[in-house]
Amino acid sequence: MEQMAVAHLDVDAFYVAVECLRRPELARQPVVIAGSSPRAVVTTASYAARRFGVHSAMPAARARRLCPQATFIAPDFPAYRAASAELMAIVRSHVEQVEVVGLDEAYLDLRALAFPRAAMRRLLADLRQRTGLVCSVGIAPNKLLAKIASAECKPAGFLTLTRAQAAARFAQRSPALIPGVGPKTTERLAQLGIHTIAELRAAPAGHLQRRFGARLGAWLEAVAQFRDERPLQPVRVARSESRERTFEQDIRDPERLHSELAQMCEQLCERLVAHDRRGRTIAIKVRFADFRTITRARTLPRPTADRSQVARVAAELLAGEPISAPVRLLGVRVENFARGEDQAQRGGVRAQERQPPLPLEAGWQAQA
DNA sequence: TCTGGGGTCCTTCTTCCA
DNA sequence: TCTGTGGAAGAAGGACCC
Repeated sequence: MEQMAVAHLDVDAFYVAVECLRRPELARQPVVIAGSSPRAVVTTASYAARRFGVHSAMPAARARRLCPQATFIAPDFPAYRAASAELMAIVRSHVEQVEVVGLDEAYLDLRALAFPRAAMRRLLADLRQRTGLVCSVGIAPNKLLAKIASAECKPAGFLTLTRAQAAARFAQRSPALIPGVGPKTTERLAQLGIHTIAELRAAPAGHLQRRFGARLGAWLEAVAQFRDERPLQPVRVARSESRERTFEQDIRDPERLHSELAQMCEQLCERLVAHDRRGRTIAIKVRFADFRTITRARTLPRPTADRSQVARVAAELLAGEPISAPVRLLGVRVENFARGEDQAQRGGVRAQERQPPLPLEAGWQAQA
């Protein structure tokens, strides 16, 4: 018998919910969280707005056309971070091992609980009472299935799924149901005649690996059977930090581009210093008016968070690139973080930090 | 219709070196 | 001296997620 080892907890329309706590008159109304610039996109939409076809990542201008009666609110990330911190503190008071994923969701290790379902019901009630936030919960033998379950039962849902139940329930659903299978992979699968999870599951052994490569192929074979042995990661290690900006109007003037880049380097280094992070690789990103995007990077002998050094390298990378078209986005990133004093001397940080093969070779077993 | 910002991880290619 | 090979590291691009 499979052990129901993991819960995935997800706040329903989190940013909208936080705004509704401040403005209760917005409850159940169409609400869209989006910036005000002409190139802004929708961050979150309330369920009432979603009924008009509004969804995340849609250009805000289009959302306004689809749902002109909606209340549009600019995102207030400090408020969302504060609400998230309060929420996660309550979650941790109920469950010891918690992996926080973004501001509004988390995986919970249920293995130490005698009655996991009852414990999750108590947690949901507590969260609702103390924060006013409504969550959905999926309970399953592994992270993959717990996440699918919580997405399936939204909003205000509660769903427990075994692998066998999932295989039956989702047999005719698109492989896109699986987190990690995006539009490109779905399209490639369709070209192979695979349109459902049942068809993905029935693919002959080795077929997917030949078509998608060893890693992605093996992963697809596993997730088609809802197998996933990734462990919970209560502590997540940051690998990079970046700052980027889409301009309201495209920029062609190199001087202005350099000035924007210098500002971003300054902001980025402030954050790096605040987080006590230093990185060896400095990269810039340039997106042109036609959406063509390039990245250019340079790796230094020693990690840095020094403003003038990061700005100088970033400026050199930008200067080395012919600006053949107007630029709509410019960004800078520092990665390859040092993790301890010896790291810089030894080099090879990247290989040492590389994670074990994803996603199915870790030792954490969902079986009882 | 015209595509944000901040991330992680993967694949492929190139270069360097033994 | 030349050629081949394989691993490590870095660069670049892409897919995906919240």
